[in-house]
Amino acid sequence: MNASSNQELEPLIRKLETTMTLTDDERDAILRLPVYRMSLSAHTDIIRDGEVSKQCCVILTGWAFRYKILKSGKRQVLSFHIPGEIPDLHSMHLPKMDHSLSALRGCTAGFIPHEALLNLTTQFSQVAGALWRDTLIDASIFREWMTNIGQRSAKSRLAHLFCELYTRFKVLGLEDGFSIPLPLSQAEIADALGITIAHVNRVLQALRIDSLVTLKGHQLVILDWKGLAKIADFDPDYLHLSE
Amino acid sequence: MNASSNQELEPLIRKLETTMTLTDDERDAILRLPVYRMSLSAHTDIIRDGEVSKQCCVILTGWAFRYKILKSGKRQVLSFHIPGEIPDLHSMHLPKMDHSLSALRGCTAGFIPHEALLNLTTQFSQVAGALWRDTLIDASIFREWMTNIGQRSAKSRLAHLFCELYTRFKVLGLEDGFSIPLPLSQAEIADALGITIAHVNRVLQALRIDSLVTLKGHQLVILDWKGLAKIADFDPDYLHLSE
DNA sequence: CGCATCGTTGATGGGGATCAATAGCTGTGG
DNA sequence: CCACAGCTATTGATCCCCATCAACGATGCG
Repeated sequence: MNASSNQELEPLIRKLETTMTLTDDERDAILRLPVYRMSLSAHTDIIRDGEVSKQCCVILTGWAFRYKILKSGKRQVLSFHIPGEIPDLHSMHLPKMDHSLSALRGCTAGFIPHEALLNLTTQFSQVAGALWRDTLIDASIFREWMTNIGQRSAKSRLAHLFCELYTRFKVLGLEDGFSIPLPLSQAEIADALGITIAHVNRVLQALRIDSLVTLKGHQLVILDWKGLAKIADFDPDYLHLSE
Repeated sequence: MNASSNQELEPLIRKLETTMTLTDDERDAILRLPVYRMSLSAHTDIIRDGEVSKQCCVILTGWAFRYKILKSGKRQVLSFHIPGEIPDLHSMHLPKMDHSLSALRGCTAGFIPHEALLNLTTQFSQVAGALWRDTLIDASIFREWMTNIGQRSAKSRLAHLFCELYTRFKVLGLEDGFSIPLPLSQAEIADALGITIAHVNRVLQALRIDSLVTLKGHQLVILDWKGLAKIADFDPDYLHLSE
């Protein structure tokens, strides 16, 4: 909309450039996208299951997460999203939501109309390809989570989640040694892993007792990366970080 | 490659046209895609985890499925694919496989080089959008499976799988009343649902005793659709069949 | 028709659910 | 600045769904 709103999309540019080289035209076109910036307080739904979306949302600060609520009242957390990501990029081509997107604690986000994004992708097929690729990595992470929930023990699942989040932070240069912020309640972790809150608590203690991690004040510290990755059965290939 | 190979892609055309209208140019370009047809015997891997793909695969007859093998030896089945689908469409933009694709029993498939598909999508952004959309529906199904495995009981999970497969057949007009072919072993079902073979067997009997389904000779018959959908907590919205 | 795969059944055990109660933490308003 | 409310973390006791292991019957294929 204005000079300052252009700055908003720097994280997006940086993300795209980790896997492709943008031409000047492409970069300009992205920076000219209309962006509406918004502050969201904790647990605000950005868009709900069943609604029709007309825009996409870039996380600028804080975390967001996606989830489904079943008729039974149970909740499955589908993903966590950190700054620079577009959790609802899929809504460009599937505008009717099949799940909800919500802010974890406080969060700021930029909103870009679908129309502008669709024009961009029609004009620049390289950019279209890069965005498409992003949604494919999203799907790859879903496959890994499905595998995590379906085949691994609770302890292994939790270790795997920690490994993934640390790796994603590290790629963006947002890690601090072997430590990252982890603004998740045990309830949110439980619903992401398909186990109960009580069990998350016990399994977390098991990881602490093994001197693999510490977690206090929403800060995760990995004490033994190799050990953690081993019991997690973690292989970062599914994140498709380089190619 | 020749006149007959053009016919191969009719299922793909039909699939695309369920959600968009193709122009003559677009349709011609698709039918001119080079296709190499191949017969695959049961349990043949089409491409394996870690390999780099140079082509996509359209299922023409029979079923295919995708899976991951963990270091522990456990297997998670990620998806089942029926004629007309392109299980590895994602490999266009993520050529390094993070899982394997294999034939379930006998199967025929058409292979299209990535290069030809990439040219097609660069030239025709409407077609690119439709293919992109297909991969997004794929991801939506992963989300639902994750929810299925993470939150539902074994009985509910199995019922949900039956509901999904029936619905996908019905859309393609391949169902026969309330019956579809189901060429899956109980081992494959077990690995898709994250339960053991023995338990699949028992849960299947429970569904039979409730007069919800029968399954013999690889033919599934749904006796009570409403009842099945109810215990499955099934809502077809995630399949994005119309919009 | 012999052998391998697949389906079925039973006995037993365990990982994690469930239920319940306590303690710590955070924000908020009087 | 404290007191209260409400959420979050922690812990214990008990239970059950499903895993595990083992055996046997059915089926289909070479």
